[in-house]
Amino acid sequence: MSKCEQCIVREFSSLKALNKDQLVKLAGCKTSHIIKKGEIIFEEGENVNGIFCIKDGVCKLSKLSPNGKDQIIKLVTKGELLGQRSMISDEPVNLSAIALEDMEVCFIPKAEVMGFFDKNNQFSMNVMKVICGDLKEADAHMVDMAQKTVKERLAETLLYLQVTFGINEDNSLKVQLSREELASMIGTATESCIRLLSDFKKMGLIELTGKKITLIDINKLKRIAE
Amino acid sequence: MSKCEQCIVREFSSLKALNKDQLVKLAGCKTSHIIKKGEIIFEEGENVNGIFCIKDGVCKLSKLSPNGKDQIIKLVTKGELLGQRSMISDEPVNLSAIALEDMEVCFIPKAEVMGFFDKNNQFSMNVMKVICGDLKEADAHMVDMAQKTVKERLAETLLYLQVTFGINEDNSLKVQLSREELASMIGTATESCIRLLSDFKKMGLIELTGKKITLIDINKLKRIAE
DNA sequence: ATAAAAATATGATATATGTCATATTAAAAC
DNA sequence: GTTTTAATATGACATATATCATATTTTTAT
Repeated sequence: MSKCEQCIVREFSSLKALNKDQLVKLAGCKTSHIIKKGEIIFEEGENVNGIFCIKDGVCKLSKLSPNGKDQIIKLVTKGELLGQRSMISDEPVNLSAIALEDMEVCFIPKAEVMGFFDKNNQFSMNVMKVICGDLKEADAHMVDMAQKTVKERLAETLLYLQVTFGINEDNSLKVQLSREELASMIGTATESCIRLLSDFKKMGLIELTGKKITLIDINKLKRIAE
Repeated sequence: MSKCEQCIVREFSSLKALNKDQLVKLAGCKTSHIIKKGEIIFEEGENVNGIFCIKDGVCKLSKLSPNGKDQIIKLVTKGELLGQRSMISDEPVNLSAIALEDMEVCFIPKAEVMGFFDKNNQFSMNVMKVICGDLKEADAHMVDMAQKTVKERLAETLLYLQVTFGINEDNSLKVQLSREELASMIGTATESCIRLLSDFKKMGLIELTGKKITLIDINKLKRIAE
């Protein structure tokens, strides 16, 4: 059982507000988990009864549309907490979380977290700010979905992936998404996504090497994304 | 200066957690305002420095897209609070609020509300739950935008308007939206919206009398909306 | 290593939706 | 009441995107 006190990613989450005593207590009740790429952390409709603190790796949060297609709402990575919304609302989770790469996560039971809400105002405030940030992001994302073309959204998403998750030594995007997943992020058909990627390649904006995507002409991509 | 203690709509908002003393203090620092249909309560990018409590009327929350079109994110009505997100994030508001009908609102300065956060955990929790609800709604809305057709979204929106804001004695929708506003809610061109309304009318799903819209075949509308 | 399966790519085509033009109706101004 | 303006409606057309079919490449299983 590793100590939360020494956990670096804690500093990047709302948990940074906890004091020493609270961290020791936290370490005593949390459970650590290794999650393999492709594995499900939780699924839409499930009762999670706690939150996950992501120590390493990236996962996708997705929601099933009535038409049977999955829509990726958000990617979440180390330092972020998972399942806060449903815990606070006291409802089943509204999204599924699936690992995009091998992950390390800790699970903190609901009772523990709710205790922090009562005793630590700064922690409450931190959580609130994160959720408010998510809400602002969701609003902006919604406008994009409603008003932008698929091409604009693809350019925007590629830039987002680079800025948020960085690049490998060969300059390719660090997060590896299948074409289907990328399509599901921008809200389009897989074929349309593939076709536009090919177009971008022909225009010299990106390079495609197998699954790897490398952004070449960032400025032009920005102009397309608006 | 009316007393918050006796205000009925308070009971429907997060403010219901306040005790007598807090309500008296609140009444002393809030300001009441009459806002005429079409008037702006606040605009995207503005610093609001407080929250609005809606006593009566409905307003739209909208966001300007880079392409110059307005997207309506949400309609808000009596009993709800406005501007919580930006106050908590300590940022300018990310949405504009414009009255759809004559409104009565009270403005509560930031300092006052932040004090409640500190001293009243139930109030904090209420606010958090509201924002979590908004976030869940926003996620669902986003999936709709990405995956549903305009026709499905129109049917869904008409049903939403009826369920949420009710009908007049003649069964027509109570909230009066222009075709442009309706289009801006479902994220489409005004002409497309008008065309689909005409289609719905021809199919006997709705009735159009001037600006008034009356839902006729609810079940079929539900089936279209999925 | 070879076969089977899955992912990626591309073509052909259908369809939904946006855009521009113009008519009609309703609302506002005078 | 008449004129002016704005909102609603409809037509014609362009275009983005989805869908279905099929080829090619990559990954997985045997």
